[in-house]
Amino acid sequence: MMTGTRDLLLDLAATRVQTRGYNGFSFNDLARDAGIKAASIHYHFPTKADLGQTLAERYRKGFAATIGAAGDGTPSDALGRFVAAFAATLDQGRMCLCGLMGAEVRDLPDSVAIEVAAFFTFCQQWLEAVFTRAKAGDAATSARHTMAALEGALMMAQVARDPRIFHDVAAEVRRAIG
Amino acid sequence: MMTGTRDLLLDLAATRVQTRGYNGFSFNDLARDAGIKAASIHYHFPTKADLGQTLAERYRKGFAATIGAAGDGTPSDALGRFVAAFAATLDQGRMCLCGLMGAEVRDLPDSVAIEVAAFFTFCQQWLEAVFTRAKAGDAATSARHTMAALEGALMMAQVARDPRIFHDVAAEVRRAIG
DNA sequence: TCGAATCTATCTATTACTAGGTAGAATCAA
DNA sequence: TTGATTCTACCTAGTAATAGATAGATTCGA
Repeated sequence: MMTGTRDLLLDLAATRVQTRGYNGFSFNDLARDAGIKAASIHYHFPTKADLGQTLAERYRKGFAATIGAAGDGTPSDALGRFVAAFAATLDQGRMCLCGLMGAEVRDLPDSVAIEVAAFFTFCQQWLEAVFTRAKAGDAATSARHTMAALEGALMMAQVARDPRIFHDVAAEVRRAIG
Repeated sequence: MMTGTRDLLLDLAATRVQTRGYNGFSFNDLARDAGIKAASIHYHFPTKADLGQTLAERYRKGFAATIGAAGDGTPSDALGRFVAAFAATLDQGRMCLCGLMGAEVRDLPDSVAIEVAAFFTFCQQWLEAVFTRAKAGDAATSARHTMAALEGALMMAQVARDPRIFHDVAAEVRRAIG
């Protein structure tokens, strides 16, 4: 109720991107989902790049809100929240929005690519803070390794249509902090 | 010389897919690369799905040839060869062909998706054999974790335009086997 | 002369995007 | 309070460009 068409479009576009990718959906697809005409989408988002950029920015902020502060709880708790956020995405049958767009990065408008990169920079810093607190090996390396494993596992689970592939890797990732 | 147009198309298409993805290139792009007309590509590959399927199959076989048998050398050697194959891809400024297509999997023709899945099945079995020999924890889990980290790191390095992200993770991955 | 390989020309569908218009709500000056 | 104006959110109808694909003619080497 009163959600507003703009937010509805953002929600529907996020679903599209997280399953088909930026190049895998059109304004026509989105219009059909939303029950309006394709041309009307341009009223809310002048270009597809504007939509993609807004999508990536919103995703980063939503993700940040979901996982909370890197300093909240024990390092193990924090890492658990991070992994859980990825698991929740998988449970919805989706890929990480920025993970999927990240794969397409060379084919993305610059404005979108920049916003995708910002998501990974945010995650790197967040995880680095957690691993620094945990004092377990090199924090920057652990952060990169964790992020890479989660993104890769999400993709592999999608290809094999088997969520257990992700959950198996996720359990291993959590083991990095006792 | 004498490479044959078909192989040339395969080489050029592989480059396209590994940078832009399956949905990120057209027969027109490919025709321009090869110096022939777009319609002529259909002589060699009736449909784009045929091309994509052939590409993924060829990639798996080439990858298998590059890394050799899982039983060759010490487990550490074998893992080193596996990681080196990914590093070589990165050095060419490319993504893993099946990693990129894997991200797009829901938007791929079935025949292509099946071949992409076969690549991951092959890698899983190969790595599992290596970790089984190394007797380091659960082999299946280690194999999944290794593969996920390498694929994710390749993507992240591409997004950040910083190969060190991959090499950092790669070093960590190799550490799994002394 | 046969057939492999490539061409020209065309098709249908779809892409992102634009132009111009409209119903209705909100705003605001007299 | 009224009437003029402007804004919001959508519409129809189109653009040029591109997509993958096809039919049939042409070229050319063995």
